[in-house]
Amino acid sequence: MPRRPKTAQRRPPKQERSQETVSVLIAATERVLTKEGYAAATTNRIAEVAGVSIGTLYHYFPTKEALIERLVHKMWAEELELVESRAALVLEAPVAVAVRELVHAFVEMVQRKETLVRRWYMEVPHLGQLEFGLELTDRATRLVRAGFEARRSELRAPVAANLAFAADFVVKMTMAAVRTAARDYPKELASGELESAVAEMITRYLVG
Amino acid sequence: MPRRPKTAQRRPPKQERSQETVSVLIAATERVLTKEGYAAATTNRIAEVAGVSIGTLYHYFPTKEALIERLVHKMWAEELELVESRAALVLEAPVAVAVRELVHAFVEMVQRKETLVRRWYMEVPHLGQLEFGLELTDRATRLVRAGFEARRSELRAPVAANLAFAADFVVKMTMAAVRTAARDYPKELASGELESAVAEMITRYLVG
Amino acid sequence: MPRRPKTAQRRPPKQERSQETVSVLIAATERVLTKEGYAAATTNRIAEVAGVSIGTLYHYFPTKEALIERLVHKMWAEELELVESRAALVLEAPVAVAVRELVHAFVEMVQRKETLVRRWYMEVPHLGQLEFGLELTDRATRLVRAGFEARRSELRAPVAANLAFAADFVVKMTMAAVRTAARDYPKELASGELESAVAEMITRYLVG
Amino acid sequence: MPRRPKTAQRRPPKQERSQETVSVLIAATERVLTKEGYAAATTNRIAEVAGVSIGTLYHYFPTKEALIERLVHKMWAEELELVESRAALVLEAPVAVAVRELVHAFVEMVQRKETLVRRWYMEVPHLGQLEFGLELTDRATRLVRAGFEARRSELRAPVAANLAFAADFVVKMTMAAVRTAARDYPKELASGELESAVAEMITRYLVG
DNA sequence: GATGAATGAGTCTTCATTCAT
DNA sequence: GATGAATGAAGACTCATTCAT
Repeated sequence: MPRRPKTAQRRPPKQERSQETVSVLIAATERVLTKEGYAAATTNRIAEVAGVSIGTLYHYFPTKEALIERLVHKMWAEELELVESRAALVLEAPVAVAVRELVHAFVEMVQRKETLVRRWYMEVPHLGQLEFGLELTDRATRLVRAGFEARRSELRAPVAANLAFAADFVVKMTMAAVRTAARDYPKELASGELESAVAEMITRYLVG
Repeated sequence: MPRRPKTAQRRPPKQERSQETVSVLIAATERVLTKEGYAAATTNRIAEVAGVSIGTLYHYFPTKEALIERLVHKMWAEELELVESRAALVLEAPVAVAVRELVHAFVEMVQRKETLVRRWYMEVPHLGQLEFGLELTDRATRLVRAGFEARRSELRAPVAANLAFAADFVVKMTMAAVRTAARDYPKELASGELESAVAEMITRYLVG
Repeated sequence: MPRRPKTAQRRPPKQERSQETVSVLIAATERVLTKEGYAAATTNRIAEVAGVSIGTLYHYFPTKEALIERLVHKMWAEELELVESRAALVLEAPVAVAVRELVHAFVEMVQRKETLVRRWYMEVPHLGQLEFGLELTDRATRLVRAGFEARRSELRAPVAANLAFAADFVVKMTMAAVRTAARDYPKELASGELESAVAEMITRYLVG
Repeated sequence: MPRRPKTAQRRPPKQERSQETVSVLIAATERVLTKEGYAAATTNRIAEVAGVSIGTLYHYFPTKEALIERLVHKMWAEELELVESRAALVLEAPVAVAVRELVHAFVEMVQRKETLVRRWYMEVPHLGQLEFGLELTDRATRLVRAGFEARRSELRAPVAANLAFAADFVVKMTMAAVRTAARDYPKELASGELESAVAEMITRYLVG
């Protein structure tokens, strides 16, 4: 029973059918995780939901871990895309507006994936999360920092004195706040109460 | 895997030896979780580390879930105790000081349990967390709110207008911030950088 | 899925029930191997034949490999015991008689285990065989050599010149001959034809 | 795993390309078996090493078993060829010389295929070996017997009395000896020590 | 009260084989 | 003739839980 590297995909899905199968499998994983929870997310169940055989699943993913990791990556990538899609605004608008926008972006995402995200933060061993997660934070941070530089004059002196840290901190706190809210207080998140408060908190931290 | 009722303890440990066995088991659970990770935390391993038989473990806990829930509760209780031990200060000091103190209290706790907490947020399905967690937040919130009432004049108008929400929000954000930091950026947490920034952020949100 | 050392037994079977279970499992393994062949010797089938659950099997053997290895060892040990039970004769009788006796001993054993031995040499990956096998060969060799020393005068000059090699060679050839016969020509083995021929061949090699 | 007829080839490879593909597949099988061991010798791996698709493999061999059987046959055929290439010598030389020659031939072969042969006798279920093996033994036996007849006068009386058995026995013992040596004592085999001893043993058994 | 041997449903994973393209 | 994606039966092994002693 020779073990294979845990992460690499078993074969590069060049052909269309392969590509589609991979997508179907990842979608099935997300679906099972969302609707049935982590405990139910066995490889056999995932294959069943995907409508392929268990052998096919292992044709594309060497390990259950690899499959879940792929889903995690996909989700991070989506968060990232979301952040970057607001780039223009973040770079050009006043800080208060930009912050509100960013917070809103995260809330939107979290709500779109409501159930999964909640389950996620409650149940899933966070495989390989850190590496890619840091990359996301990093890119978001760079974007925010660029925004800060463009609006340096608006920022409080101590913040302006260390833009790198400020950008990092703001991104981190926003994400933590939104995720916490998603887990513990879905109601307030939906009502917008929390969104406003978070934006206010971040903004007041940044500007005089 | 026939499930039993989730919460009730199998027998109330009135006698001292029983009490001790329960403690030993919870300590063993914490130890295994900390040193070996969630995957290694099987009931058999926990019993082994506790130095009792697996039968004894099931004598006191109807379910693995119940055992872990008890540990979670113990940890929450410790957090709670910590918060309440600062009650006097929170009630009497100026807001800025009280906030700094609270943030510091959480950081201290998180660092004391560093490894476990980190593993926790990375690996453990958060069993039974919500119920008791809310109780903790609740008590902390009540305390904070009492402090706010005593210092209402220091607070910004919109905050003073809804003390209940403000107290809730502040506690939540502080916890989220500190936990996030514990997971993703242990370095900055240790250096105090983050602690200051969080306190500053919360304070500026509250006071003019 | 943390792997355990492949060889060590999972727990030392101190108590009688345990001991018995271990024996039953090894007997079942031998039985399945003999009657159904290697391909049928799955851990589940072995447990079934042993009349215990698969969990129990793994309670005592960390691995399928370990279980089979134990059987191999037991068989080697039996061969060894057989050889040593003839020690007196080998040490005191004339070479021709001693050789005949030894050959007969091996034939007897092979025939007692007929089916298993045949399957064995046809189907079973020879796990961990070498080490212990060498030990057996070694002990048998020492015995034979002692016999040679006692009867040095009977031996041909070139043989007497290198008793160590001669003893080794004789044991090896005898075993190879008998096993080959068990595999390829069970009839001749049963009739004694082969036994005589092998004894004759070995004897003529040794004595003038 | 629906079984097909064990032996028949799916299509007689008349055309050259087909022939070549068959050869490539058998060579790949040998190569994988030699370099990676039996456990790694999956049909997919063999096809990969052969540079053809798994579908093509099954185009030429109905079964994995059939593929391996073919390799076994090829090897037996090579052993046979080797023996027959010495035919002249065996038929004309004195018994002692012929025996030495034969033993040498086997040793040579075993050494040429060193790794594979060792793996073989340690790992491979001996598929379909008997039938063809007997054919080889048979042909070798006939050759040896012819030699014996030509040199009957040299042989010991009891041997001369049953040439059929003697020829059979000699071939069998030689093969067993050489193979055993290949598995357990490669060093002595290489040094020629064993070769001499085996030849001596066989010769002394045959001649006065 | 305590023990630990026993249970067995269920997990991940492999690999010979098929068949639509 | 060739391809390789897909199949799925079957295997090794885990672990929460029970119960006879």
